[in-house]
Amino acid sequence: MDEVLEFVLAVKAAHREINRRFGEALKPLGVTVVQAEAILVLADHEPLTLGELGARLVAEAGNPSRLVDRLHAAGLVRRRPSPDDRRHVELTLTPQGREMAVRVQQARRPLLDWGRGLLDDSEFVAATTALRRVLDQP
Amino acid sequence: MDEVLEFVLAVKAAHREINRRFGEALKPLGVTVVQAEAILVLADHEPLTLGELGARLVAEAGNPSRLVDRLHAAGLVRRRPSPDDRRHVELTLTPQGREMAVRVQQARRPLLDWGRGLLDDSEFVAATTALRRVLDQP
DNA sequence: ACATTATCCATGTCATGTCATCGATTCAAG
DNA sequence: CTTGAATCGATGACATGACATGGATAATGT
Repeated sequence: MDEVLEFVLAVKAAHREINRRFGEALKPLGVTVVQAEAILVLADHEPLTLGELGARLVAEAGNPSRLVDRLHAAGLVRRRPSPDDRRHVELTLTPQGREMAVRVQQARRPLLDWGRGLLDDSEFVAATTALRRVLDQP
Repeated sequence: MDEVLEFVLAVKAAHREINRRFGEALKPLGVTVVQAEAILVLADHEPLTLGELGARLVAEAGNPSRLVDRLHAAGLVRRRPSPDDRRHVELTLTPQGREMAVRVQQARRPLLDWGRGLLDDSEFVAATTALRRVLDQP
């Protein structure tokens, strides 16, 4: 078969498998993969506006207002209109959100260790470089 | 940052970019990426039952009955209960479905050529092998 | 100052991905 | 042969990804 097609299908399959594994590990915490990602981004960079959060998420689905809705409903994120520009919504983690960030990192650690066994460092670099080349291209 | 995490994020980002590009190319045909994939699988292997189609799709979402619903509604796929086992649904392409398969392949060709310019053959093999290793692992 | 534009976000729509459940059908144990 | 287990597919529920629209707010041009 076409090597490009093989590559594309492999990307798709790997993505699904990765999401499945991470989702499983996060299920006890009651958050999805994307929600966990947003929590970690906020933990590192809060306060962020909705747009800034969307730009930092690999999955920037237009704007993540519904994603944040759920985090807010779960008591993990606080949202308030920015005093400087009332179009902006300023997001910060609640104490429960910060605790969740810690638990997400703990839940994720075994998976990252698992992943480390998959490839050598040089293979990781090569694969990551190859994948990134997809993004830079016109 | 952690090289595993970098790899995971690169997989996600590449997947999104690939889907975006293929989706754009397919939009004039009125089918989505997943629908096009199903059409091509059927073109190569019909007749298939729903379960068999699901197993061949990289995106085997449980069972693809809703996906097939839309293909049927679009007049691209015919479904009928299997005479051997009436639990099974036998899927075949309609003439329009077969024509769509050809158009999908045509629409996809420029993208595959584009992809070929991204990496050398050896890089493709290396990246694909690395991605597949994610799947085999326990 | 006013009118036009642009930005940010909320929200609606549609298609998926994931999980769970259920009815119909077939298979298997006895 | 009959009863219970397994299989297949339909369907509902929820979260996301992609796209579009609209309202509130701010910035810009005149």
